[in-house]
Amino acid sequence: MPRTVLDRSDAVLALAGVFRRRGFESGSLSVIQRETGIGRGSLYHFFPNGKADMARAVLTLVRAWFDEQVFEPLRTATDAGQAATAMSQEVHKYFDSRERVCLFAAMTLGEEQEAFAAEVHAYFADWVGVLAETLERGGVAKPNAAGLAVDAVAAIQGGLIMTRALDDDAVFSGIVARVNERLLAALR
Amino acid sequence: MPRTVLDRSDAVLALAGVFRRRGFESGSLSVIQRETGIGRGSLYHFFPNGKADMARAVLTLVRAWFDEQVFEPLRTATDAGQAATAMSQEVHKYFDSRERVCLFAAMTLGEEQEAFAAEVHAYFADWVGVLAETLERGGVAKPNAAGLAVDAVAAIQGGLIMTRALDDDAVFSGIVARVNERLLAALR
DNA sequence: GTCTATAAAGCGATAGAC
DNA sequence: GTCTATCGCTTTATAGAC
Repeated sequence: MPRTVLDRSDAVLALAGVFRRRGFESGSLSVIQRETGIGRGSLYHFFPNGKADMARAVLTLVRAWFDEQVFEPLRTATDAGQAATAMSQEVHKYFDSRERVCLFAAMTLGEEQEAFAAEVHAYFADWVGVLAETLERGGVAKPNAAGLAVDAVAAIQGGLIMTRALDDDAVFSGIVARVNERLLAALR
Repeated sequence: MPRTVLDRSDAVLALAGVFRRRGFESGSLSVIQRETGIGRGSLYHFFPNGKADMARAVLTLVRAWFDEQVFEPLRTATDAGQAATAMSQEVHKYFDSRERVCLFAAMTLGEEQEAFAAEVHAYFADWVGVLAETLERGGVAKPNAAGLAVDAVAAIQGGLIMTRALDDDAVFSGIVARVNERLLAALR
């Protein structure tokens, strides 16, 4: 019997996959155990408070990735147009390789809503915030920048829904490309 | 003991509310019974195949509403600009009074995904399709119209996510208003 | 058409051996 | 750190009286 020993971060990574594929509620411990090969014992060793801890850990991982790869580059960018294009590319790559599911968006539905409202709010508010500031530094007027930023993030999130619904990866690619075009046009 | 007798359509309406508030999976029979006052017996009388039947009935109701209030007006419109504005208004009113949740979008996540893939695909494909045709009749070039239509529906869906996440109704209103502006600008 | 009781299965969580 | 067995509860679904 192969007894694989792993650490918490391996578990978090595996959990993210399960939650993306099955949803948070349907991702039962039996399913998690089956699909990740991690037993109940290990799971409760890493996450003493059970599923709530698991969800929180996964959201923290996603949040950290966006902080590093998306938010921070936007914050420190000198060229707003280049920064916008980089964001589009990173976001496209990210969701393309992760079942086209945003776990923060998934948390705006159903039971979990209240439990993670603060984290979900912060994720989207920060994303819109740093993007709007980048656009302002690029010369876009403040109220305009705010609307443009909300629209861009909303388009990406809606794009994920549409690409899953229509079962067509090109839908998401097209939407992200046009989001980038609109951002560049506003900066011109 | 008040024994209220109702028909299936009353039940469907009540179920739609529960599923929007709690999500499809968390909307357990106990919750449904408590929040709608409809007992197990009645529920299985109306929906012999249980929750799957309930979900299908609710999606059918939503679909019928959109056919009547959104798709058909677009199909028969003579003025594309007026039609686009009417769509924006109807959609805004609809989701504003229904917990800002699109049940078809919710079905692109988790377990139910495969079970309702066909209905979900049809809903979004038809919406995008009729909107694109309306734009073409209004003088927008074909490939342009297609992109514009996908972007509009995606923006609305993303707008619902953002307005729930940021817990701010104005976010959705703003996004719908700007969607309408972009459609009108393309028709100009 | 509605009710209650109940069956059968699955859930999250815990305990204790290793 | 991992495993298995098990507890207590809730779930969907059914049966049968009214």
